[in-house]
Order: sequence, then C-alpha cells, then structure tokens
Amino acid sequence: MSAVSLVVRNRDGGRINGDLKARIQKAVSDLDYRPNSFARSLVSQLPSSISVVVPSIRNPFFGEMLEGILQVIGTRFTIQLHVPSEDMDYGIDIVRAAQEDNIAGLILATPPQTTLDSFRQTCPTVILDAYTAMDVSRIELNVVLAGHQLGRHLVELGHRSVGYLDFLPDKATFSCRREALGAVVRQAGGALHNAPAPAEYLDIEQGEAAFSRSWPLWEAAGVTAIVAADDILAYGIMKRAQEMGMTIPDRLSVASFNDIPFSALVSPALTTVDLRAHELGLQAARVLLDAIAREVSSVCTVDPELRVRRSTGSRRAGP
Amino acid sequence: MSAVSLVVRNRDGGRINGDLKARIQKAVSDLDYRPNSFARSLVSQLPSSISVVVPSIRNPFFGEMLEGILQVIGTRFTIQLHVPSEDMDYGIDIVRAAQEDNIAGLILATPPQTTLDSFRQTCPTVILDAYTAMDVSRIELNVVLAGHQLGRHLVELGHRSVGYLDFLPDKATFSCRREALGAVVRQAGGALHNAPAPAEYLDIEQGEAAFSRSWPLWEAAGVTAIVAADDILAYGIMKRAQEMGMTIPDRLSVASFNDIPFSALVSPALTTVDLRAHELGLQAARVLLDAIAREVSSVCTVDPELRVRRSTGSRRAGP
DNA sequence: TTGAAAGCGCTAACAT
DNA sequence: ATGTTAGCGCTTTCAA
Repeated sequence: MSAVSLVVRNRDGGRINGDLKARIQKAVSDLDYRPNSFARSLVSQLPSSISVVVPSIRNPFFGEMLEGILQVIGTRFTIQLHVPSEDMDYGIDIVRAAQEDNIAGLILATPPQTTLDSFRQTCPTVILDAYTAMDVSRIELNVVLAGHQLGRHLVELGHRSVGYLDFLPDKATFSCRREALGAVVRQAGGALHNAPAPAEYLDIEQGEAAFSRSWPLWEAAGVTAIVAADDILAYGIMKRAQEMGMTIPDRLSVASFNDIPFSALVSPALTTVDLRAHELGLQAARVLLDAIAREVSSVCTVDPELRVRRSTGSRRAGP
Repeated sequence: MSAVSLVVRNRDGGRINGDLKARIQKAVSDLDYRPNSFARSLVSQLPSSISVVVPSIRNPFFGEMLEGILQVIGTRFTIQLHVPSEDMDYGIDIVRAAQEDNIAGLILATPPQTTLDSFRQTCPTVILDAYTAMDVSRIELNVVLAGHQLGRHLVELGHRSVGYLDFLPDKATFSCRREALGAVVRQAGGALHNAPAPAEYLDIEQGEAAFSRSWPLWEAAGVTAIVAADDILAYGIMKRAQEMGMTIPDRLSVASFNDIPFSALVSPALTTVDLRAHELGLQAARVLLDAIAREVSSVCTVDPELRVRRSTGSRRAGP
C-alpha cells in the first residue's frame, strides 16, 4: 500500500519499479481514485483546511474579504465556510462548530462581543475587527479613524446637525464608528442624532424603513446630513429620501461606511469610508499563515480611507 | 474510550454511571475538548460537509446562491468553498481538489464546458446552469427564456439594431443568452451586433473598457439599445455612456442579465432579467440532499423573470 | 456498566 | 524495490 501512496503523491524518488508504477497509475486512473485529503491530514497532523466564519455572505464586503483570504492561501488550504443561517451575526455555537472541523486555523470576521467573550482558542486563530484581551492574533480595522475622517469631512462642509443610522449598537465596530463621528461633530459645536436600526438584518429595505421612521425626528432636529453605519443602509436612505422629493446632496447629504464597489455607481455616487475589505482579508490570511507556521500571535492595523463623492455637499445657507 | 464518545454525543441511554459521566463531562469542559468531526465521519462514513465550487465570490450573484444553499443545509452539513484564484471560471483541477475533500456531496456552479467534459462523478453531485449528457443532477437555469423575454421587451419598444456585450462566449449559459436574444431581434427584422468582452474577469471596468472599444462599431450600426451578458458589465456601460454625454434611456437603452440587488439602485435603475440566484441555491441544495439520501439524480428547471426598470425606453423617432 | 479491540483511508517507519 | 505494520481521532462491536 505504501507504494500506492508514494506514486499517487509523486513522492517515489525513482524507488518504485517502472512496471509497478505503471500498473498503479492505470488502476488510479481506471478507478478515478481520489485520495481522501482528510484521512491524509489525520495522519500527517497537518489539516488541509481553515475555517472562516462570516456574519453574512450576501454583503459584498465579506465577498471581497474572502477573495483576499483565498488569494493568500492559494492551494495550500481549502476553506470551510461558516455563515449563520439567519444572515447577520453569530453565536458561540457556530464558532464551536467551526473548531470541530479538522482545521489548521480559524478566522473570525467581526464576531459579536458576546460570542468573543465565551470564545476559547483551540487552534491558531485570527479575529477581524473586534477586540479582546486574549492572546489571539487580530486584524484591527481602525474604525475610530474612519469616524473621524467622515466627521471632519461633514464639519468642513458646514454640517452641525447630523443624523446617524446605527446598526447592532452593541457591537464594538459599530459603536466606535458612531462615537468617533459624534466626537468630531460635537467638538465643532454640533450634535449627532442617533437612530438605531432595529433589526440584525442588513439590507436596503431596512435602510428605507429606518429612514421613514426617523426622518420626522431628524427633520425636527434640523438635520442636514445623515450617516449610516453601512453602505447598504445608505442606499435605502437615499432611495427613500429621493422618493420623498429630497435632492441629494442639496437638501440632504448622505454618507456611510464600507465602500462596496457599487457605492460609486448609485445615484448620486456615495461618499463613504473604504473599510478595505480586500486588504483585511489579505492581512488576516497572512497573519494566520504566520500563526500556523511559527506559532506566534500578532496584531496589525488596517487604516480606512475616505472616498468623497457626490452624495455630500455644503450645508445650504439657512436652516 | 467508548464511554467518552457516548457521553460527548449524549448517546448514552442511561448506560453510563452517573459518576463516570460527571467525570467525563468535567474533563471535556476543562480541556475545552472539540470532537474532530472529520475523524467522526471517517469512521461513520457520513461526511459532515459538502463542497461548493463557484467561479467567483465577489459577484453578489454567487453570494445569493450560497445563501440559498446554506439555508437548506442548515447545520446538517458544513460547506467547503472552492474558488479559483484568478476570480472567474475554473478548470478540472479545482473540481478534483473539491472531490478530494471528505464530502457527502458536491455542487458545481456554472462550470465551463471544458471542465465539465473531463468531469467524472465520485459522489452525489449537482451541476448548476450547465449542460451535460451524464447522469448527474442538474439545476437548469432557463437562459433561453431569459433571452426571449429581454428580446421581446426591446422589440416592443421599437429597437431593431441591438448591441450585445458578450462574456465568455464559449460558455453555454452565455452563448444561449446571446442566441435567444438574437433570435427574437432578428425575427422582428432587426440585427444583433455582438462584441465579446475579451477578459475572463468580470468587473465594472471591463464594462467601461468594452463600451469605449465597441461604441464606434455600434454607433455605425445604428444601435439604439445595448444588452450586456451580466449586470456588472451593464454598470460599466452606463457609466461610460453617461460620461460620454448620452442619456439613458433617451439616447440609448441598456439592459442585462442577473438582477443583483444593486441593479434597482443604479441610475437609471437597470432593466434586467432576474436569474434567481437565491432560488438556484435553494433548489441545488434540495436536489443534492435528495441525491445523498436516496441516491437518485434529478433535473429541475428555474425560470428567470424580467424586471423592467428605467434604463430601457422607446426607440427615439429618427434614424 | 465499562474497557478493549478493530477499523475508517491514509502515511511513515520499518522489515524484507 | 516492495510489503508489512502501527497509528492519526474517532465510533462501534464485542468481551469482561
């Protein structure tokens, strides 16, 4: 049997008789034999896959991120993809399921804080865009900087009363965006008027509904600009605002976080902070490979970049 | 050791002494033990995952499709995701790699014809949107109907000279779209002017570049409407056409295939044929589960739906 | 009620 | 150069 193993993997350094080798190769091809990579990793103690947990697979943000991961791991590892069934946000159970795969490493993309709190590391792990005191590798997304960039941009345009459409307010990445933005606005003498999106689900309709619900409040507060926690919500805001007859950015500026590729194409093109999804994926995979090979954990930071487009403009003269 | 196995899986029908059971549970919790699901499936002969091969993970079409698959498989199986590194289209090697996973089943999303030709089934398999004479389960996407729907719509609007931006012309799903559309246009006495996109890569820039390159030809042919093989290409076409000063749909109608969620939001909203990505995923997973459980293969068809929006309008009076 | 032993598909060390 | 054996982490007989 060892001969078969050697031939299949081309690991016979000429050690196998040409005739035997030929017979084996014929059998392999006739039977259409596929070596079971898992059985292989069971014995070699080098699993052939890594698990990736993402809150959603519909949000193109995670598609970009996955593309980055795939690019780095190449054919060295295969990916076990874990996504919560309810789309958006996951509990510890799904992380545990991921850990039960025969994996060399694990990537957790923006885990909720409660999930992270009950997390215990069982293999090299990289946590993306979340915070923990544990000795685990992390890729920090500098969302505070993102909030500052957006805040400064709006303040420079003259906006002082800013509406905010929050999302999953208990998740650090979102509360940081809101707070960093609010700090800049308040420092300029303005105010941030927060209106949380109620659902865990992130789609355009959520943005539309949230805008309908919150606009009366925002209007009463003299809001001239609205920021959404994610581009997808901003799409809904713009859609509904335009349906209600407001022109963007003349009547209302709209901006958000993420910069998925379509944000440059909606009308008007959306001002947003590029959260570098692809870069995040690249770094995560690099750090994970490193953690697997050298058994070290590390933390690195990715800085977002403001993309100014047509959806934000100077505050109109007069309230 | 068998006691451990029984306790961990809650399969001891009261057969294990309470004390032993407690000791085992304590050890499990202290060690943070994770049973290796692969080792389990190695012996039980019931693999816990299925492999899914998609040409790209950035195209939201496949995100929607995956969401559908995930929804059906629930926690019964986990997903091994395979994506070619160069984004877009894959060879037999990646399929073979997928088959080497310890899997209960395999889903191949829009495989290229050449890949399909050298495919040999090694486990329950579902092929999405591609054609083969093999006895393999398939989900057929009725792209011929899609082409007819779009063709009829344009003909009714008065268009007779239609430009077409093709993609991967050697792939059946794309050649069928083109031919079905062309048949309707020609039947109405018109002509389809084809211009293949050269790259395998699908992004907005490809659409822009292709439009710049092909517009002189199309203009010379008196084209009043352009259809792209995929929404993403249409975004590029609209972007560049508008930059060149054309208004859509007054000067030029634009339409395409896919209907990813953002197509309703671009400006003008894009007329496109909904290729039912999510439904495709649901059906694929259902058929696969069936193939795994009952060892039967089946074929089912999903019908696309035309979504008429603002990007198409009546042909101008004149030339 | 519990433990010992065989075996899932493979690889690596060893014996022939 | 080739065959035999042990063992990876688990489950499932089967014996104690």
